[in-house]
Amino acid sequence: MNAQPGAIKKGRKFDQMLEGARKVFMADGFEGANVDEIARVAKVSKATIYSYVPDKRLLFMEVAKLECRRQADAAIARMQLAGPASAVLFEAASHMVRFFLSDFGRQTYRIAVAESERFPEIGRAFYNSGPTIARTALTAYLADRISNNELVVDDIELAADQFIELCKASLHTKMMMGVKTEFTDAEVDRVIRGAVDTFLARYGT
Amino acid sequence: MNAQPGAIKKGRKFDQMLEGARKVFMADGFEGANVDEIARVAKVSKATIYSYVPDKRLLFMEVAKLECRRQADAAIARMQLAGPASAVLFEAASHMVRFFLSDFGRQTYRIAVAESERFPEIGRAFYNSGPTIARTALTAYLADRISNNELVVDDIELAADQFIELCKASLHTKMMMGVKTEFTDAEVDRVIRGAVDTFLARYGT
DNA sequence: CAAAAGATAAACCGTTCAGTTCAGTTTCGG
DNA sequence: CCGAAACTGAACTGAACGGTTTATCTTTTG
Repeated sequence: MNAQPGAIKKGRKFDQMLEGARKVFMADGFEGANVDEIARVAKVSKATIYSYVPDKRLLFMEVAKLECRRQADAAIARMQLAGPASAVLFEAASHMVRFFLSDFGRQTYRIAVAESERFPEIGRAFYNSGPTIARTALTAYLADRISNNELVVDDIELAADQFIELCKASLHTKMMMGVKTEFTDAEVDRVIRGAVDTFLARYGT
Repeated sequence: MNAQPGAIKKGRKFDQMLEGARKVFMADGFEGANVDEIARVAKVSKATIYSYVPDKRLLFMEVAKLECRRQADAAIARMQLAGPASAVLFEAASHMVRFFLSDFGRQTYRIAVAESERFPEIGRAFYNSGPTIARTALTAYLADRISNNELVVDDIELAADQFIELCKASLHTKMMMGVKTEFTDAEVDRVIRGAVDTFLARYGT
């Protein structure tokens, strides 16, 4: 069936192991995670893990790949970009902000940043199934609105990146550095509106 | 002299130790750093380190505090914000972008994000002597320009945060996730100009 | 049912590493 | 120049952890 050179052999409890590994890696990061704990959480023996996967690093890669796919799928499913700019941008900003304020978004970002020096592939994979997806979708939408003369944009890629970045203002860094971990709806709303307003002030007609 | 409950005893080679520890922690992060290596790099014996500091965690905190002070001092020294908005913002954006693209800025951010869950104090300390300093200086400048009627800003704190965030567009995330580690002057310039233009489109008169 | 394949628990190995100990050397104020 | 305090280096301890092995049990399937 699957005679990869990567040497990942599947088995009855493969998914069960991955799910346990996902939980533990997400909670503790790569170094912090302990294989015995993964085995415990996954309710799978350590020997089984090592019969599926040659080492901890590859297990981590496997989890990360799966996670990236999930993330990308979810992102695509939820992006329904059509209609007037202000409403659509507001909607898009809401999604993005809620995502990176979520436990999952936070942990994903933390791991990507922390481990990308040790595992460059990980960083790239996360980037390509997170920011890239958002940017691509946004770029496509902007191109559409430009041809409708609703927007005027010289550098469309930069504009998309700016919008994404505007959505982080005041929130993202504070959260990632543990200065503040909870935000009220009002605080979030302020940032979302601010992002849309600033973006449209520059690129709206 | 110094009978802190934190139990940091100074001595002849205290600074020498801190300098070595700084190098190693910056290069390898908290977990990755090895006390024997710190001793080697600092040219100080491990026993001396443990006579100054009760454990690795406190040593890390000490280094981080020092680093934050340095960073803050440097930031304040270099912020000479006066004059017309477009020029000053361009200058400020240049400084910020070069900072977080620098080796030092990159490592600092990585450590702050990676360790702030384990050591909340670290994250806050970094935040208060990095982003906060920039935001405060920027806020003061904006307030000045608002009273000159050169800018119109409803939410001045948000505006400052937006400007900072705009400076990261297209660069920061790519860099932190290892997608791209070097940028040409042209690429950097594009982002800086974009940040200033977008900011002024929204808040300029 | 019987054999093969898969899974398990637990002990085990080798290494890494924070932190300790101590006998000996260097430094420096008085 | 003496003696106390600071520093050294090297060996040691104990715990954590990645990975292996083995003997045994369970599930699948022909």
